Amino acid sequence: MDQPVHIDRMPAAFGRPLEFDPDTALTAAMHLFWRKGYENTSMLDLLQAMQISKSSLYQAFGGKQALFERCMTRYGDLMIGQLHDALASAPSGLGFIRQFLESVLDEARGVCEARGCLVLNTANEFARRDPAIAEAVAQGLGRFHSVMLAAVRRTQLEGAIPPDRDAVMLANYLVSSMSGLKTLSKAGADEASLKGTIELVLKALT
Amino acid sequence: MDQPVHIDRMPAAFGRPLEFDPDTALTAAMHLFWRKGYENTSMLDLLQAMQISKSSLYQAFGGKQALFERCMTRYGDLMIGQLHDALASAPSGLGFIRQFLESVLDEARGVCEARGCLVLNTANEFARRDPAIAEAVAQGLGRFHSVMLAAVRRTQLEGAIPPDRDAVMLANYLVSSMSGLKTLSKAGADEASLKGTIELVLKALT
DNA sequence: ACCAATGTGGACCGTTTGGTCCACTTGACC
DNA sequence: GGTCAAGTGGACCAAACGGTCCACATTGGT
Repeated sequence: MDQPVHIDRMPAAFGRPLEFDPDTALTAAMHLFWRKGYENTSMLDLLQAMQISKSSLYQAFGGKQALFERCMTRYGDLMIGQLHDALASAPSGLGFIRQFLESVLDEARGVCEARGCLVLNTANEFARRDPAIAEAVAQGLGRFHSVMLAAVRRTQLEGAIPPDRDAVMLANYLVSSMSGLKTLSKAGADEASLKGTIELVLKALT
Repeated sequence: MDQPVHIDRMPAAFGRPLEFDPDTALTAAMHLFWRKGYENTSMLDLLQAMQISKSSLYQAFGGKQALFERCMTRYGDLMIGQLHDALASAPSGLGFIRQFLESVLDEARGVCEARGCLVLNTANEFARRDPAIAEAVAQGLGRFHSVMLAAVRRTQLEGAIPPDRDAVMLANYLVSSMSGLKTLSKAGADEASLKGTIELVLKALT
């Protein structure tokens, strides 16, 4: 009946202090999972990237899958934070949307490696096999959707998208389009194809 | 220097005959990889699905990865054949394109399980890690692209897409859109969202 | 100085992984 | 019927997997 949930403990008042920063370690794990996927990331990979011992990992995070779920949440937090800021400081809603879609071009240009989006990667790897993972995916996707929804609504207020268009559907469409672009980028699509596709995606908004 | 390539041998003139149909076995393996992905499919899974012994698998297909590459080709052959036929018998190019996109709804309706597309799944699982796999993905994607290109050109001749639109880009766009829909379907999107997204995708064509 | 509490390193575990090997079977040909 | 090419089943393998355990280290409290 007792379940060993691995919630974050309060900073220990007694005993030996942690030798690592859980936040840093978690971020390192997140980047690994992001690059290599869940199954293809081994314990050894994790320990090396996080620079901690196996005991510490189990003690602090509970195991591979529990750690992964934490990484999903962390990923969402980071990404949604970034997107929120970008939207707030963007000159226009449409400009933000374009910038969002065009971020995929960095991968094609080789600026960074084509690792896609952790949430979408996970959706593809697990489909709906594991309920806990499926829930994490749904939640992550929902957060992306709400940022896109805000961007669409702002763009409507600014007049670049007709006010009678269904904003929720448009947000769905943007998430779907981004997903497609990420996959094609992983498949090795060249920059020109992606650019052309982005223009077509934007065309459907107005 | 001698590489043990596992090409299909001619039907053996001497010796004990095969106890299984290589074609049937290959198809069974393809469906397994399609559902579960490469890493998540074990040898045992394959042997059970293909109903052959480990020796036979290695003898006939050379190993897991070699078998997988054969499955990718087989998948392309089957799918492109189906799509080609569907395009040929479709009342209109646009009708075919709509039907193609709407095939994703079966997954959301639970008619079949959300296994996506083997080529896109593989692009997501491997990115460009393995050169041989990357090549197989590129080839598969190219074949899909050419079917879509034919559909777009036909639709242009029929007048439902303006003749001045870049057909190659539109085909890219369709592949990308399909990819996004498949991923969202895997993530558990409901039928209405997918339907709405499909309408938006179609809107960008005209 | 000692004790309680917590963290850490590394040995160890059983299972599963993909892959190899070989004795044996099976069938066609002479 | 003997011979030879080819296929098959199952034992076997080393490596890697995720996970557990415990002796020891390191701290604060008394």
